[in-house]
Amino acid sequence: MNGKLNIEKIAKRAGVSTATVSRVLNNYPYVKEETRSKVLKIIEKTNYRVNAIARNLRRKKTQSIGVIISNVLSPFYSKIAKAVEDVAINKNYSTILCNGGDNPDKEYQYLKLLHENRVDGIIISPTGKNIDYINFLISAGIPIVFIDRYIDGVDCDAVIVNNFEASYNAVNHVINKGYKKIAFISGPLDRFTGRERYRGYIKALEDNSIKIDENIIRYGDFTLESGFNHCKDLLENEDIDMIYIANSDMGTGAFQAIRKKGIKVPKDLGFMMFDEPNWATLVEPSITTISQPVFTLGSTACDLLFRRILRGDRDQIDKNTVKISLDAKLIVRKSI
Amino acid sequence: MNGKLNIEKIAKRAGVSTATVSRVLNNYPYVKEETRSKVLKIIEKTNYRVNAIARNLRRKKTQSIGVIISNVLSPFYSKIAKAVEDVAINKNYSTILCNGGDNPDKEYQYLKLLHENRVDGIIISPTGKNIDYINFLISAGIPIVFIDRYIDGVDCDAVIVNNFEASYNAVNHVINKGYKKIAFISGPLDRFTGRERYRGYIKALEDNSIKIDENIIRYGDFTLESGFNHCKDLLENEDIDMIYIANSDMGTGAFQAIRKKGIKVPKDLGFMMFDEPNWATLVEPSITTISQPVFTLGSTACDLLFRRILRGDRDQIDKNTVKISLDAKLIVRKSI
DNA sequence: GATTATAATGCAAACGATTACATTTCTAAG
DNA sequence: CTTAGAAATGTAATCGTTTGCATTATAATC
Repeated sequence: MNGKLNIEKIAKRAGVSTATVSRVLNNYPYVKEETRSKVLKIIEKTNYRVNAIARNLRRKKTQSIGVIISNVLSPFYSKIAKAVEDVAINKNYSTILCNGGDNPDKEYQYLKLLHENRVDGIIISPTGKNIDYINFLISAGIPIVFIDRYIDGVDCDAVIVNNFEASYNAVNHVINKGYKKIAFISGPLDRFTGRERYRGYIKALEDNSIKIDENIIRYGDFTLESGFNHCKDLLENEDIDMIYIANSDMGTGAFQAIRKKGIKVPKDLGFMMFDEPNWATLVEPSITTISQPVFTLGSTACDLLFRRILRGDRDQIDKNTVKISLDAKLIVRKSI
Repeated sequence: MNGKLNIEKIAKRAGVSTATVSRVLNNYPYVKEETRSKVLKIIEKTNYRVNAIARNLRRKKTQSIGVIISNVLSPFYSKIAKAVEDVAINKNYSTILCNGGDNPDKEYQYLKLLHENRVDGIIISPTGKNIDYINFLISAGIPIVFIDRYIDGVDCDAVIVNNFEASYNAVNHVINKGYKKIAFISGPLDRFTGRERYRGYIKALEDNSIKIDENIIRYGDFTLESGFNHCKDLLENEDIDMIYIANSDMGTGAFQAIRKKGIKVPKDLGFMMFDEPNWATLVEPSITTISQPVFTLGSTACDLLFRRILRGDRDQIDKNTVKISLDAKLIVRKSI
């Protein structure tokens, strides 16, 4: 122990200057092989590790990125987190993962934290608030990539899923299958994904001249509980032949409600949800889902981010922000 | 942007010294209210944020902890990650989450990364290798807490689950229910949890004078695929009336295999698994599980870590490492 | 042996905060 | 009006690296 190790102590022990140790550490040329191995031996022996804090300060780069998602507990976001981390670690970047919980205040705190820690870039699934701060960060030169959601009026790269089209196509499909009274447990309309999936549902009904019945549309908040409650209520009070749920957490709750009531799927009720939970093929009947390319979502966002972080020609990239839309696709199983 | 902001520029604009700005930033007393608000106004206007890198270097504290788990994609570990992050953020610490994938090399890389980044503490679900490096970190004064697993011969705090007892009790329970030919899909025996759960299974059989049949014990690797394959094989080649699976990922695979074969649970086969997946109550029949207090596991580990990080009396704590064992409990549902 | 190019090393100034210590300003008592 | 103590502010060293520039050692050329 006897005082923490630093480059100076290593240098002293090796009888060289700190500059030389630094050069060894960073694999510079112009270090005699003999010197290099002498230094390395001491590093090895003492378990010395460069102080990244000092290095980052000097280099003005932290070799780290921040990821702000809603919640790692949701399989959707944990997959994103994993995909991002995989790409990042491959480029020798570390990841600070933040669970913003779709709470604007928490989101602000995390943005601030990441800003203070001078991360080299940020991937965020934005709540839609904190626009000014996000714009400030962008103008301050911190690359930001939106994932899964998008804010109008903020000019940065984004990777999203074609929520509207996928939702539209799926509802269209069940209508063609013959379902008429299609209930919808929607996400909140002030959330990007909620809104888009809702629009797809509405448009599909309209295009098929089915009257929109507000009684069988419910507005949940994407949580399991709200799925359970809305579904229970629908089953008890409305006459429906199909239920479509806007995400898998609510879908899980809804399926619990259906189980509890002992309702037979698909005989008495068709069942479909946006998003693919791991139990979709475990239950009887297996569940028809709209499956999103989640890993691709995460890795693409990370690629876009690194395009900026490691940019060659700053100006050219800066001007052209990229919006990528990935296709979710309907996987028809036995629940309809 | 015309040059990045720093404390000096803020000081200049406010007509004070950097020391005063720093005092404002850190809420020191002995700053005139007038000065304080003048400085704050400029900070507000410019969106200046303290450079945590520089601060950390000077303070020799990073206000961050590292968490090395197997994989956030597994619900078990993502819950741990969330629990830890919640506690940490509450204490104003940020978290670097690392997916070690139970790979000793990756684990080493992450330990090195965290060491280099001078995190104030580490929570790790260890592979069992890298013992020397872990011991070095401990001796260098970096607090480390083991979670979920434990390495003999490494003296640090640990929070685990009573895998052996819980496994023993559960198997005992199904024996009392009348099951005789109880197959077991075990985890790898070189992993702490795998070993302990295996021991519980064996001991329960022995104590009930049931002959141990190696043919119906399979050694998986805790992944979904291995659960599927072993279960399929057992169903095709062995005569069993009950199957017990050592974790939920393998359990998921095993249940898929059972579904595929069209075997009726619990009529033809009893089914029980360690760990509680979210689909346990969604399928028919609902699944009997051994449920672990996962969040408590995470938050307890984090508490232990902070006890050391924010320690009052270093020596006293240092000497007494704490091992906490939490109780998993059997939740009997309809699959047995 | 002198000259020159190149390899190898060292010196010292950053990076942007914090903080011990010094100094100035204010307040109130004598 | 002094003076002492407290309040408010400033000066400069420090944290541990990296790196531009200067210097020295070595090798190659004439």
